[in-house]
Amino acid sequence: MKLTCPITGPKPYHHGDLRRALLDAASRVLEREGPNALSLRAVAREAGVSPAAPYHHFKDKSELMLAISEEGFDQLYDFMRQSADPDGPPMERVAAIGVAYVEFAKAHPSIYRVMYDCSRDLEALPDKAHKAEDGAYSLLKKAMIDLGVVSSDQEVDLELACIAAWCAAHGLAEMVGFRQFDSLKAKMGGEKAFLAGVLSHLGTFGQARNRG
Amino acid sequence: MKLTCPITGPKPYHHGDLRRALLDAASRVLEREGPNALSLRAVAREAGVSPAAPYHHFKDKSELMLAISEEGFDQLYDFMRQSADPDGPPMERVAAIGVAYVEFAKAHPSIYRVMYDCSRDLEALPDKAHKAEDGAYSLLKKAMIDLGVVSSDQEVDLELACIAAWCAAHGLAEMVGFRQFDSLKAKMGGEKAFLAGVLSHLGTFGQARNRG
DNA sequence: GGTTCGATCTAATCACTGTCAAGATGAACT
DNA sequence: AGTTCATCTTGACAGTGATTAGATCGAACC
Repeated sequence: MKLTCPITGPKPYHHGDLRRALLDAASRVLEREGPNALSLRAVAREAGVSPAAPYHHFKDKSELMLAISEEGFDQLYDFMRQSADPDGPPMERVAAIGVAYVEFAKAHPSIYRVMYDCSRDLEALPDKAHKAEDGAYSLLKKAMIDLGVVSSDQEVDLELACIAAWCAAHGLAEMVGFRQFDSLKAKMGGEKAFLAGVLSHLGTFGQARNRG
Repeated sequence: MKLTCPITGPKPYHHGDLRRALLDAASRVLEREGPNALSLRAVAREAGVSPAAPYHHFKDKSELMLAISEEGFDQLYDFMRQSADPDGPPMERVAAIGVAYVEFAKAHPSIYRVMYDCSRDLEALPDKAHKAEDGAYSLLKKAMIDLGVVSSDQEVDLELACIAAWCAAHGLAEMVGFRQFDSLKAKMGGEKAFLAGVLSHLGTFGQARNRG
């Protein structure tokens, strides 16, 4: 019979906790050299182990990426929660959540990219990553209910509103984080004004679709 | 002195037009095996040439991807133009453009992914890909002006509205194209209803931000 | 027509990657 | 003590992006 930790799995033997060390190493490689340089071997090198060592903790390269993605969503969730005062007006809360999302993507572009690359691979993440995402998603959902725009008993409508907000935030993250729009930002006097400006026009598309 | 075609560069010698053939081969590989399988060697194999042959037409792998991306944006532009009746009401036109965008992404997920992977690499595409994108972007811009929500003389405001629409469409493309939401779609009776539903809530986020 | 010249393609090679099988290590259990 | 077994290393394989030197073919020139 073996003593195993219910969280991290079997107790580490040689290395202190290689799984943890590998994830940290991956994070470092990502921040330093970008997502294109993220190879299993580079991660192993960074952690100071042999190229094959990671295979005892991750079945695949994609499983490593998935783990990074999960951690990323956890971090995102934390950041959102910190940013949104649960006692403040729901309007501000929804806004704060959205801004936090965009700022996270801008602050950690490489991790954000891994997160979305993973979530696009349909065959992977049956429910695993969705579970990690649920934290952030449920936070938004709650704020949306409190906002009162959609009645909480209309489950479908609520879901749609959350998806809309999420996809707006994702689109914004791509645009604000990875594109420059430097001249436009300068004209508007800063990125915050730019962001607010884009947000104010977000409804136009939807209105056109529904009236048209 | 040499006769060179101003469009395709120097006239092809051995192969009929290897550059063209390579792009077609790349497109085939993408559709068949997905973006992860897109290697220079695979493309060369598909085109029936040696692994080094592509390097006479593309400096890099990334330059090949960039060319694919450019073609993708051209295709997207064409599809948008076909979808939006220029004589119809501008409301419908904006909606049609947005829907066309989302449907293109869903119909050609691999190409769409390459398009956005390229446009995220900041160091690449100084103006080249933006030029190709301009076609699609200017189409939206024109429709937005005709929509009359923003006055055409307020250049900054117009730009913001276009960016907002573009980023909403991108977010939608990711959500509708790559995520499933199958149960939700079923509840709403089809994907079109789902899409319309999400769109109708798109403004909520922006309103919250501005009022909050 | 034959020659030359340069664009085009091939062959060979290098460093790197993901992945695997087989062996070495050493902590934990009897 | 000795055994067990997860952990890690070694060594290897195929496939990748990239570069080089050399073969080859086409078009222009005489």
